Amino acid sequence: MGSFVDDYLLYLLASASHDTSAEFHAEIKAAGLSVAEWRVLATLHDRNGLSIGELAAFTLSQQPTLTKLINRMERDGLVKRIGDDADGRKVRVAVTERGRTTATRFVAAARRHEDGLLGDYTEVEKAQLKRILKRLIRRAEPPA
Amino acid sequence: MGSFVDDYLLYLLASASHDTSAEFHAEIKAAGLSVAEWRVLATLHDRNGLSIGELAAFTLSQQPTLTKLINRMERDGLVKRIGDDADGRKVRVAVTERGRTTATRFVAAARRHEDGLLGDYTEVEKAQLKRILKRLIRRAEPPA
DNA sequence: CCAATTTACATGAAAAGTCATGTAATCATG
DNA sequence: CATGATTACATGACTTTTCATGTAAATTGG
Repeated sequence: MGSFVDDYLLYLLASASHDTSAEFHAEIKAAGLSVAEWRVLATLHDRNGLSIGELAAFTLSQQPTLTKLINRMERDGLVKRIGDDADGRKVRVAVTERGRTTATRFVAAARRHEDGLLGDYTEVEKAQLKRILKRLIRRAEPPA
Repeated sequence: MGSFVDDYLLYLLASASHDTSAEFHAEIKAAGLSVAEWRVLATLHDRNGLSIGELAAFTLSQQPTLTKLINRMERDGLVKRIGDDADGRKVRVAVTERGRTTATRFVAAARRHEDGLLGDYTEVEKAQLKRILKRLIRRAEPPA
């Protein structure tokens, strides 16, 4: 019983991501936001005005998925499209006033959730955890 | 720029999972299997005969999603449904011969991929990585 | 035991995601 | 500086997922 999957790195990562996110994702959905929308808002919170393609990469989704998500978010007044002056093909996405408010609110909630989740961890352990994840990401990320 | 998301645990976990899985998932899809199907086969490799509900939990998906996935996999001859003698509501899922062959083949491929991914890691580091992930999972998992 | 509740899975309509491809703008080269 | 290639996003047909709910089999309590 249970020899492969239980110690398979990709499964441990997927499980860890899934399980640790569950609570917070429920909180987001209860507020009428989808996880994908939250990811866009969180990304734009740090980097407002990213292009569709850049946003797709940051939110771990594909370009057509993101185009359609942005359509919905634009319709709902969370973001707006802005043409790029330098490159006519690019479409930059910026939060609206409402989008910024929502983003700020949930970034704060996310920080609180993370604090709760890592309540048992020492500062050293938290740093170690994140360092280890960043190493994995660097190792696996497409060669930019 | 980049203050929140870049150090946000849930994003690091999602990114790590996404990025480390990308290569192997491409391999799976190239062989005509979906990621969801692979997860089912990998789980049944360890625990053949799980119920629909148990499989949904292991594969991090929802019950209706899994019911429909199993429909397709049954149609494609990878798994079969078996009624539970003790509990008439339960449906157990078992691999077919073809399913087992496929599972075995990709479990081997997954092990190779993991070895490649962690090629730079010492045994101690690998153990540490997995220990840390399991701790997170234990911490976050629904209280069983 | 039997009604009320709960549990396990299925199902149908709607939403979201995916794949292939289209269009338009930019880039590279001769 | 024109043309062929490439890049960025949009779009449409199709597949998969989701949410709410249905059905049937256990379980629970009176």
